[in-house]
Amino acid sequence: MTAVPTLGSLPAADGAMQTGGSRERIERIYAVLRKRICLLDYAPGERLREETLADEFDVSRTPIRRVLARLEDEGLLRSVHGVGTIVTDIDIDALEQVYQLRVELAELIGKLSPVQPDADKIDAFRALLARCEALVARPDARAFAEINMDFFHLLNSLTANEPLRAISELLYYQTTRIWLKTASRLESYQAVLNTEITIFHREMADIVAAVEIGDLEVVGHIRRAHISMSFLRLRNSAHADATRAHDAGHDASHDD
Amino acid sequence: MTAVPTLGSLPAADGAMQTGGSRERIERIYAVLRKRICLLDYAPGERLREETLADEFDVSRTPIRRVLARLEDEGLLRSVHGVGTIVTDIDIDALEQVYQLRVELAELIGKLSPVQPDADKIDAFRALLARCEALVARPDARAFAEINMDFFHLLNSLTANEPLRAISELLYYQTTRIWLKTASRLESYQAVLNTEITIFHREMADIVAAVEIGDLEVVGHIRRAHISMSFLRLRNSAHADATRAHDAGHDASHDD
DNA sequence: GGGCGTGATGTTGTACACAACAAAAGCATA
DNA sequence: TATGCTTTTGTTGTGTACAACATCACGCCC
Repeated sequence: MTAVPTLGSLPAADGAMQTGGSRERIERIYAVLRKRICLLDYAPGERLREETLADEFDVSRTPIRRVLARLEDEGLLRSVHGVGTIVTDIDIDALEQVYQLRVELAELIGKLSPVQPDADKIDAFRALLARCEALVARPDARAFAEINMDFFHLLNSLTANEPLRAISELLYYQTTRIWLKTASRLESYQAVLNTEITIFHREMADIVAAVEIGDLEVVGHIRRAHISMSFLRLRNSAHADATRAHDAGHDASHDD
Repeated sequence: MTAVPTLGSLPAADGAMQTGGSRERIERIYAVLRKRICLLDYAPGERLREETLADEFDVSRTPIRRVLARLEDEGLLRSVHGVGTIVTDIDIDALEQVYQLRVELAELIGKLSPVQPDADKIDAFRALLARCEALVARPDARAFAEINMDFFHLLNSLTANEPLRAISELLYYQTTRIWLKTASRLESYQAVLNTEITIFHREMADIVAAVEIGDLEVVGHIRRAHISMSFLRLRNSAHADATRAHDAGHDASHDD
């Protein structure tokens, strides 16, 4: 999996335009790679080659390495001398601590410097809700992940506390891959996807309602429950699936 | 201020030993520079030259740039093309949001995966308390800052939640310089230092007592109050000093 | 004397060649 | 065939020359 079909919903700047100074360029490459990792365009364990990336973005290895270093500091990559730059693997149990922290921070977004959403922002919430409704009609894992990501950013913009936003984002990107990865390995993949989208849609509707009223503290509470339960559902599914596979292994032992 | 007299309490590895692989080396340089920034060996606004640092650590600019990039991502530096790498300036008001967040995280340390301190750890707390008592007898701003730093790390080790530790550390290093910087400009520098050390010692004794009992939730509460009030005292001092200087300016206007 | 352009100087950003390192392939031997 | 050594290949880490950029000093013109 080296060729990546779509660059996601990148903010234009395609073709040869590539506007701006070196900092913007690096920021752009960073955002692209981060999104690819979190959407599993780059699978956990996959090896990225600096020179390949350099060719794709039409720069030398140097700025690419600048980006990879940051992604490594943030825990999404790991460079090994003589081997390659590897997308970090993740497992649901190791991420429990991150989820515990995310749960607490979600509540803080409603408490620390909350900003009352204006009309435009409320419209953005409604638009996202509409996208989610379309998703319920035609479930798709990748689209689900993207809506989830956009929703996160929108919610994150409800606090004016910059450090809180930055850290929430950091932790979000550390955890969000786990859903796509775990779900895709599940036996009951389609069923889990459907129920998860349905639940997500309902919770999203609740949150949008709270946003419309302007009670950001309630938003925080709902979201806290949302994140916490989402994690628990996923872990239960994963463990149930694992034991089921293990039991089945007694009859016909050809796992792996 | 380019020559730095002491490297702080670095873990030896001096002379020509410089053990280990490239990752350890980078980590070491990172820790040294971060400490220098936070102890104001590098003052806010000061310009660092990559080549100078490269010479000092006996490497080329490349690994130095790797370290500077991380410090820039963490908000302690800012590299400007054609100008230099500048230590970020800070002001007490801009850091209020970070303090608000630190206050919340301090409480979380007692709640999320708390680890009961063993005998060694309790001894470490007592040793630090002893150092603090010596400090009360002979006040010194830099020694105060160093004890404060060691105390932070010790407290941070009371949770097993790795992400929480990492983020707390990040925010701590973003804020800790402000005390030394602000206090050093105060008219009543010595008096403020003395009272601050006295207060710090008392709070430290309270926390150590709570640690000895093993009630980490109480530790969190005390520390929450500690951080919050420390910030308020500092801000009040700074503002009072500013208005006093401003008023004095009416009589003899020769500030700056 | 003041304003402005122009070159000199200094610094970070980039590109590239090479060193260091790891892993796989080839190969001889028991 | 299995095993251990050597060679080969591939990748990241480092060093260094140069480009891009900002700033300052100098001198020219008004």
